[in-house]
Amino acid sequence: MRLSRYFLPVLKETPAEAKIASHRLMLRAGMIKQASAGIYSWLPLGYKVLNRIKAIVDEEQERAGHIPMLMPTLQSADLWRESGRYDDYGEEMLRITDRHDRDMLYGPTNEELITDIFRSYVRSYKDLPLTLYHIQWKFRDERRPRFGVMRGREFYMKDGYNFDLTKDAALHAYNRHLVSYLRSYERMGLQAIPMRADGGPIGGDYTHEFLVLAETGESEVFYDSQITDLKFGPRQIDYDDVAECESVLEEFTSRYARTDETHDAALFEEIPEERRRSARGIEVGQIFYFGTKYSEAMGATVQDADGKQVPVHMGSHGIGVSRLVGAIIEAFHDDKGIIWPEGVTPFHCGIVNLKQGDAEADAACESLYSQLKAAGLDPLYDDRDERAGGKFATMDLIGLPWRITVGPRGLKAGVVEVGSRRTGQSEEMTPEAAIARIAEIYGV
RNA sequence: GGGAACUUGGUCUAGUGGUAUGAUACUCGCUUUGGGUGCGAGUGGUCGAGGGUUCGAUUCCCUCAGUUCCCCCCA
Repeated sequence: MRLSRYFLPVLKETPAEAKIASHRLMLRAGMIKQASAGIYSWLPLGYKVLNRIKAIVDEEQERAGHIPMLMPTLQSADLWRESGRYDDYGEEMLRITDRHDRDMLYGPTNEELITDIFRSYVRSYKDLPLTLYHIQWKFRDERRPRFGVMRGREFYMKDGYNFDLTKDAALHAYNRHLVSYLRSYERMGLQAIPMRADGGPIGGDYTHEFLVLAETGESEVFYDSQITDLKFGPRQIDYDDVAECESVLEEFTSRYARTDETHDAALFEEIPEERRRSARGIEVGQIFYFGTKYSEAMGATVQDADGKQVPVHMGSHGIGVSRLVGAIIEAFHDDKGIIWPEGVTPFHCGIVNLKQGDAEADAACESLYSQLKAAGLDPLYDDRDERAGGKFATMDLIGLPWRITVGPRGLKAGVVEVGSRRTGQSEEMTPEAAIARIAEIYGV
C-alpha cells in the first residue's frame, strides 16, 4: 500500500478521553474512531490488525478440528426464555422490539442459538463429537464502557461450542481448546496464562480464563512465578490424542494461578514466598465445561448406542478478538507508539523514502515496493511529500516491526537501511539483501 | 444503581453577561530535506440541545443528552 493513497488519519495530539496507552495509541494511529460510548468504527489500519488476529484464531481452531460458521447478531427472545436466561441476564442484554412487537436481542453470546441448531439436526451419538464456532460481533450493554476496545459494549469475539456424548469426551474438548488457545496467543506474541476462574452467568464447574499480564489489566491475579516460564512453543500436537491434550492441561494449570474471584489465600501461602506474585491482567479468553445445563433445558439430546435419548455434554469457549488488539498494544508499545509483533502487524514492513521526488530514491523505493509485493509480502510505502522526521514519527506511531529506509546518502553506497522497531537498531545492506531479510522474517 | 466532573473550529485548549484565545491540523506560496524545517497568507466554531432570567446568554439558573472518573458490576 502506498501511504499517499491510503486512509490513515494519524493524530499528533491525544484525544482527551483516552486514559490508557492502548486506547490513546489506537486513536492516534488512526485505527479506530469512537461512534458512541463503547462502540467503535474500525478504520483501515485497525481493521487490518483485527483481521490478522481473526485469521490466527481461525487457523488454530480449524487445526484443532473445530468447524467455522456464522450466526446472526440479532436473536429472538424466545430461545432465551427457553433457557431461562432472558430474565437472568439483566441490564447488560440489549433488548429490542421489532415492528411486530416481537422481543429481540443483540446477542451477548450464543449458547441458545447454537443449541437450537444442534437439536434441529443432530439425532445420533454417531454424529459426535462436534465443535462449532463463529467469530461475530457481540453486544453487552456495560454500565461503564472504558479503555477503548478493551471494554467496549460492542465487541468482536470468537465463541465455540462443543457437543459430546460423555463428560470425559467433553473434557477432552475442553483440553483441546486450551491447547489451541495457547497456540493462538503465542502466535500473536502474547503470553496468556490460564487461570482458574469463576463461571459467572454462563455457569460451569470447569473453567479457565486466559490472562495477559499488564498493569492496566482490570483483573487482579495471583500466581506462582514458575508459570511464566512455560511456553507452548513449536511443538506438534495430535488434537485427537486425549492423553497428549490432557498433559498440556496438566503442564499449564498445575501451578497456582487464579483471579481474585477464585483466589484462595491459604493455598497461595503454600507457594514459596519468592515465587508468589500478584499482578493485574487482561482477560483475553475463557473456556468452560458446563455439562448438560443447556442441553437439558432446551432438549438437545441424541440417541446413544443403547437407543436411549441422552442430553449432550457441552462447553463454550471464547476469545476476545477485538479486546486482543488493545491487549497486544498494552503489552507492546513505547513512548513513540505501538510495536507490533510480527504475527499481527498490519503491514509487514514500512518503506521510508527520505527524498521523495528524487529520481534515484523514487526508483529504488518503487523497485523495493514491487519486489516485496511480488514476494508475497505486504509493505507500506511512505511516498508522501513529507520531511524525514514526519515519516519516521508516523512509522514509529503505527508500529510496523520492520522498516526499510531509502535515502540518497545510502544509495550512493548502494545500500538501504533495515531497521527494527523493537530494538531501534538498523543495518545497512543491499536492496536485494533487505528483501531477502524481510521475506525470511515472515517465512515467505 | 450511588457519587463527581466535564462539553468552546478536525484535534488540544484560553476566556468572557455585549457571538471568542492560542496551538495544532488543513489549503496556497516561498523555504527546507537523514528524526514532526522556517516565514507569510488563508480555510475552518449556530461555544452540546431545549427552556428560563436579562435590553442582550457561550458565560447565570433549570431540564435533557453526551463524555469521562470513583464506587459498584463484569465470559
